[in-house]
Amino acid sequence: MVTQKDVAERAGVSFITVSRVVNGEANVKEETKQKVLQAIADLGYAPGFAGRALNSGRVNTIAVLTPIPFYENVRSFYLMQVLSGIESFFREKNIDILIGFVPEVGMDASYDYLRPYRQKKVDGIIFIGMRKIPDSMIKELELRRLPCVAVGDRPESSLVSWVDTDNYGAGYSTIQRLWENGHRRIAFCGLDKSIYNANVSDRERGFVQALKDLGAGCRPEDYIIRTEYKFESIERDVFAAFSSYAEIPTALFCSVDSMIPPAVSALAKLNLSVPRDVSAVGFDGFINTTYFGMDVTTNVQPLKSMGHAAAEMLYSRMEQPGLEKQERVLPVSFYEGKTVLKIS
Amino acid sequence: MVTQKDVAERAGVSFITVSRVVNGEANVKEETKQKVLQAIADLGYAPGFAGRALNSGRVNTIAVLTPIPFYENVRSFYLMQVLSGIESFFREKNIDILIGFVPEVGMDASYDYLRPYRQKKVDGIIFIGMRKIPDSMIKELELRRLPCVAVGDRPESSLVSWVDTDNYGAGYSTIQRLWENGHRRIAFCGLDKSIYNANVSDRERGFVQALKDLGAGCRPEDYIIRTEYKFESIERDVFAAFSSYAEIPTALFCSVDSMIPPAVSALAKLNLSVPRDVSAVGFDGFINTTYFGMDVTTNVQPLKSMGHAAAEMLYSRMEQPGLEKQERVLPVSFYEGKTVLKIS
DNA sequence: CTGAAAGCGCTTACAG
DNA sequence: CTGAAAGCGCTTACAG
Repeated sequence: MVTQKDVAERAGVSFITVSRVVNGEANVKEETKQKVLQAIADLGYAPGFAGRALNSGRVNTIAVLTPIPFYENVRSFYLMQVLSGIESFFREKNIDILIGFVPEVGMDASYDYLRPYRQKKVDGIIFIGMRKIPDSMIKELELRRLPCVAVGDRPESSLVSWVDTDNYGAGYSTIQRLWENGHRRIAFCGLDKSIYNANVSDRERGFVQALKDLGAGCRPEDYIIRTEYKFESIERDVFAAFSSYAEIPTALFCSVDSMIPPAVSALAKLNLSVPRDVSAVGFDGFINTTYFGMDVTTNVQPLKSMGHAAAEMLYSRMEQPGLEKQERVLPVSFYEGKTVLKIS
Repeated sequence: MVTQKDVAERAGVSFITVSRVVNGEANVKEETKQKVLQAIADLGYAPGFAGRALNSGRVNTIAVLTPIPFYENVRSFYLMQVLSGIESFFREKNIDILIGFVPEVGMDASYDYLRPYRQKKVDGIIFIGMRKIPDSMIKELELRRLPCVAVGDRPESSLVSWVDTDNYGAGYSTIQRLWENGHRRIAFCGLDKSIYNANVSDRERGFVQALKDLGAGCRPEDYIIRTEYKFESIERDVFAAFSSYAEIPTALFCSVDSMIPPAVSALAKLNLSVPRDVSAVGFDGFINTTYFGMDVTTNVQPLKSMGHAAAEMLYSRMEQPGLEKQERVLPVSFYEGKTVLKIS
């Protein structure tokens, strides 16, 4: 490895002068500077980061941690979108990104997923899609005083900043829109209670509250379909629900876009077509739904912005260690596709 | 930050003994060891990696570099699948992964994407989906003697190992299978020549050669549809091609799975249904094609295995710097979906 | 404007 | 079995 010492020798100065040139300090004679720069170019010198890190206590690397298995189609989309916002922010700052998998509460943690953070390999952490941060982790983070930010959830720890979207509000306004389009019986495709997903349950709360506020004649709770993240399960549960209703709902609000294809398939088995017989609205907007064979009306999460915001928040805490926890809610936007019909 | 010195003080030994315990060296009295371990636990000490890196010259981090924009749906799937294979290998070795974006030849490189590698922030590099590695980069890599492996392409540099799949072979055998199922007129949906994609062009070569070897009556080249990666373009180009054929092909081989929905849509406009009128085969197998609304017959790339193999190859070169370039071709597997019919 | 010294946290010989 | 010394590549005061 080429070091400052090698450069110094070649340029005929001391290594400390080399350090000055490398760091762009002002107090170096122009002539000396040129000699050093020439030597750097000749030798292809680049400052090793370890020496610098040892002095500054900073490594200019952050970690992006997630419990999302990288091979999982839909969730890794989410991950990558957020990551792209993070990357665009940190690229400018010359800060690198370490990506790592962390188990969630309840997952088997057979390896030491905290090692990189203990070792001071990163200056901060962004969690993506972490539904619950394990206590042991929180304790470690506090001990090391590592700044961290969570994306897509709202951890209670006084140490973890977060960015999230307004899932409740978007759930609520989706129902308002359907209502304005004449829909009165609306079903909601949510998740089993055993699956903890704060986002989906917030969307569900919005659904329930909006229908109550609008004075729907029915109990919204009776129109909640509880299922799990699997094509076959969703298809089966939507089929079962729509088979059981005395009156078929005119609209179906899917809490996650990827529920739409299995739901459509289930409805087709009942000779119900989307949107002719049943309007459909989704949520998330990060799958290219043209692959679904239809232009789906949905709520779009501002994932890239969330990533960018998280990066910004993390960075500010890296720069000012005293800064307290920040919270930020970003609005969801509505995409008008072709799966909702106005009825009378 | 808690250091070995702090631990030493508390345990009443020298910091060098602490180092011994931390590194699991044998020559430490059991009693001393226990005292040190206790002090480590009390203080929550963990060895900082920078000091170690400075000594060993290794940072236990590798970089995964890709020109694939993180927000791009289909290609980031590919990326994540390969990444998951890489991660599973390196996790066991306690090696972390830095993820970074690199411009390809022809892309605008307005920032210094090589910085982390110059700085000796990583011990090796895996390129994913890099169609052409810029010369300037190759030069840097040679200079730093950074081991590297490319996934999904076959760079000529004598320095870059690679793992790839047998695209030509899979293209060839796909045609053989269709032929066995009675198909004689087969179209291929490929890419414009201006889009350099070695994988797709290998698949195309397999298509052409197989038809020639099988003694097809027509010129296979006349049945190649050239398009680009965009729903609307694919739809338009497939429509145009199928409108122009004197006799409609009985099968369509799409060089990439994501071409299937737009192709199906184009055929539908000609009143042709898949698979009733036209059989369809895809390539890649990493999109969950149930979202396409059909169970697509396709060639499945072993992405996770490719990632794992790349990691293995990189690691071996990290351990033995003298090791020369390795090359590895993994087989593609065939998935029997429901989009190919046997005809007579 | 330039250099000698000390130190960041660790490991690797070398003594004892 | 344990410690004092030197050094990894760099930066940060301090002298001159």
